[in-house]
Amino acid sequence: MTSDNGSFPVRILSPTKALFPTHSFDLSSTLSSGQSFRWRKQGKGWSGVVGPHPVHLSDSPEGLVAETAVPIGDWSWLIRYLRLDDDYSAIIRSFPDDEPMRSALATCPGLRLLRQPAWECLVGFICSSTKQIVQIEQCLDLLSQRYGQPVTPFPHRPPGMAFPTPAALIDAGEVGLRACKLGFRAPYVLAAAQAVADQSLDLTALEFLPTAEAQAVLTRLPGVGPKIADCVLLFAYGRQDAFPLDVWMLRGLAALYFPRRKPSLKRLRHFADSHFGPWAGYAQQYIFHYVRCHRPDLRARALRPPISQ
DNA sequence: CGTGACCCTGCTCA
DNA sequence: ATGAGCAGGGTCA
Repeated sequence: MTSDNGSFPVRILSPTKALFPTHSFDLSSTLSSGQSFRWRKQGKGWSGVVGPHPVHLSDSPEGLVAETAVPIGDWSWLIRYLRLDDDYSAIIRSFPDDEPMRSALATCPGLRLLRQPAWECLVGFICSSTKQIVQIEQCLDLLSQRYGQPVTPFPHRPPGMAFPTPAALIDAGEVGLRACKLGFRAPYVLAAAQAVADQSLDLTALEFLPTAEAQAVLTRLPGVGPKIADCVLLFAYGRQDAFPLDVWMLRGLAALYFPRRKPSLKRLRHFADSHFGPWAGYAQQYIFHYVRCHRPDLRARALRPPISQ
């Protein structure tokens, strides 16, 4: 049986299981490329919670298989989250044809962008500042375990947790948030929760603002600068003109595209905004993943001057 | 524009 | 093997 969920054909395998035919979706690189922090490898696949839905994703010869704990009639929420309705081959073709881009494409084919719920994405990236990905994951696990609502569990498994609401994090208070290892980010998350709760920040309304204006709204929040705002705009709102520049990307762009010179921050910013075409945000994810996973020589520690014997 | 402080912890190297 | 010491997908003052 096939059902039409928006613009992507789904094959319903059972009331709780569906197949999404695609041969160009790599779960591992997508779910561990540092755009989302709540997916965990489980057996041959990946487990996570999308909004209120616990999901297990795995590969099959025919495409992506998704399984949930309760019968699902309409899978459009997952299609949206996984951006399955993107024209992937057109996106890839739009990338600039240069050596770094070719290398990045060759090393992680099937890397995809996600479209995450804005609130969860915002909190995730507020937590990300000066932290390593494993640490961010740990923070978000603690937050969800302690302050999220349990979602219907898979049989014989502990319940997954929905991401905590702003109200739940306000209840947690700064002390509760610090206990989740947020450190100096705790008051930042609290302020964001309060802004959403008292409606001085309307995350839904950002959808309709030009990227620059949406960025201005987000950076008004304490603890949210241009980098974190760009992450939220790209990973939750799909803004392709949001190109987060973090230390990895700065080192990566400099090494890959300006090997001789030492480009200024301003130069790199301009390059990032002008070089990568209509799907720049997507291209960014390829460069980032490539630099992080395949260029250990560009790690900060590797860049320290070698100690002489 | 540059610089340090901010919480905390995993990683690295002695 | 064990423990300092350091730096980590930033932001603010």
